[in-house]
Amino acid sequence: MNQRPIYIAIVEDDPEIRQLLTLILNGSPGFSCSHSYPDAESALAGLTHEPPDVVLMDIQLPGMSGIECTQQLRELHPKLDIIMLTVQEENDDIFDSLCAGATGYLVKETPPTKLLAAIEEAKAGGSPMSPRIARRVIGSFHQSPVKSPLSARETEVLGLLCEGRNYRQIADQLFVSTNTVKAHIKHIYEKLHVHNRAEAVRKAMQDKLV
Amino acid sequence: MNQRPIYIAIVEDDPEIRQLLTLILNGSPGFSCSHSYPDAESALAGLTHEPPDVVLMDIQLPGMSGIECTQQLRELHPKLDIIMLTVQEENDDIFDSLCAGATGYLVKETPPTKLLAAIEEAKAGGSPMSPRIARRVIGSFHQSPVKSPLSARETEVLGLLCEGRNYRQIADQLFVSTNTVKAHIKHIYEKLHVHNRAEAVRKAMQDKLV
DNA sequence: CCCAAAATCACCCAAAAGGGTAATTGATTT
DNA sequence: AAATCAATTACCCTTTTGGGTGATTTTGGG
Repeated sequence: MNQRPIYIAIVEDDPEIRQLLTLILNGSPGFSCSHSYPDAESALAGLTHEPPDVVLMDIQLPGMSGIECTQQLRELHPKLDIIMLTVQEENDDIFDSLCAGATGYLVKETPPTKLLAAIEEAKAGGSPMSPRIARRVIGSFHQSPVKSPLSARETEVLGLLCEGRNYRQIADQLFVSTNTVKAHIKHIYEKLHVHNRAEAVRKAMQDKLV
Repeated sequence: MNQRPIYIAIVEDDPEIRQLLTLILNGSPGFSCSHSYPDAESALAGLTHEPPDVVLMDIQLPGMSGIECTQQLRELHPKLDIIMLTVQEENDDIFDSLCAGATGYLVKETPPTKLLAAIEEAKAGGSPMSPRIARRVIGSFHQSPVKSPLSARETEVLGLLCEGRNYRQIADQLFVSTNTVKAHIKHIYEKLHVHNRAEAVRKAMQDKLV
């Protein structure tokens, strides 16, 4: 009945923490620390073949950062689950990590019980995050309370603008004259404080106006 | 020592589920179901004043959807925590809910213990999500495995393009001639399969090429 | 060492965009 | 009733863009 344990690799430069984590993992039934590395370079070298189930990755490492390491590991093993385990709560670190392919993000104060639960959750197809981290991630979706200054028609035109249509094409699609489209776009530029299509599209995408 | 309970409102059209949730909440120390509503309209009317601590919101409601209701509730009470509690696992529902201001997202199979833990987590500044939901949210950050087809220089030019610069301005910034910039942009268009700046900017933003 | 790709520059030309001004109509708000 | 805003159309003029063709130099990899 004994299922095989979850194999875990650790990438962490602090030898004390590394050893502590190893002890916790190997002391818990169902978990096994298969490898541990003090830096990104040796981790990449050691994990090129035989990836573990889950990697615990520190962000601040000597040399290559944990984020860069995550990116490269994911390119080698797209299905590998990597959990960032770090003191950093900086917004950029969080989102850069997620973009690099991290599956979860835990702060280092996480108690051992929760850490083990998180590893199991990741293995089972979840994405463990410390509560405050999760809130920030969710918060990044919340659209800014600034309501769009554009009218419905202008928003429609902006949408077509984002698709690369020219005056003629937009006019045909909306059954109006090109002059009307020009007028709309002029107003859009004024309201968004931009002066050309590229800027308008960028603003539309950033502020989710479309 | 008895702290005041967490007050919770329920918006759920199924009377059985509504009653079940009410029983669970009121039967658990530290929790109290202050209000429950069968639809979005009555919830909005009832919660205009005296918002609870947390709202459990179903998505599929008769009339106004739970997502729309979430949006409006958040406009009334920006700090209110709303947890979506639904059978829907559709991508659009998840992301639309988060954009509308939801704090968490749980599937209805969530066992009572976890539900209570989630409410506490939300109250404490976290963002509870069912594991599979969390994975999808995180997954939305993962950049597509398609590597950028652009050279370093082209990426640089694309960045300036996204800022609305014209040939002359880009040329000055990069200390090259406008003809060179034109050549770069031409190559960018070919590689991205676009034909104008608007499309290029959109693709750059969508594929995070900048 | 050679090749391919990247980076650099030039010229031509038609189409598109951007900016200014102005006018009419209908809806909404005050 | 007056004022405001959205939507619609028109015209003029300059600048910018996009596409085509062609050339030189540098650079990285096999």
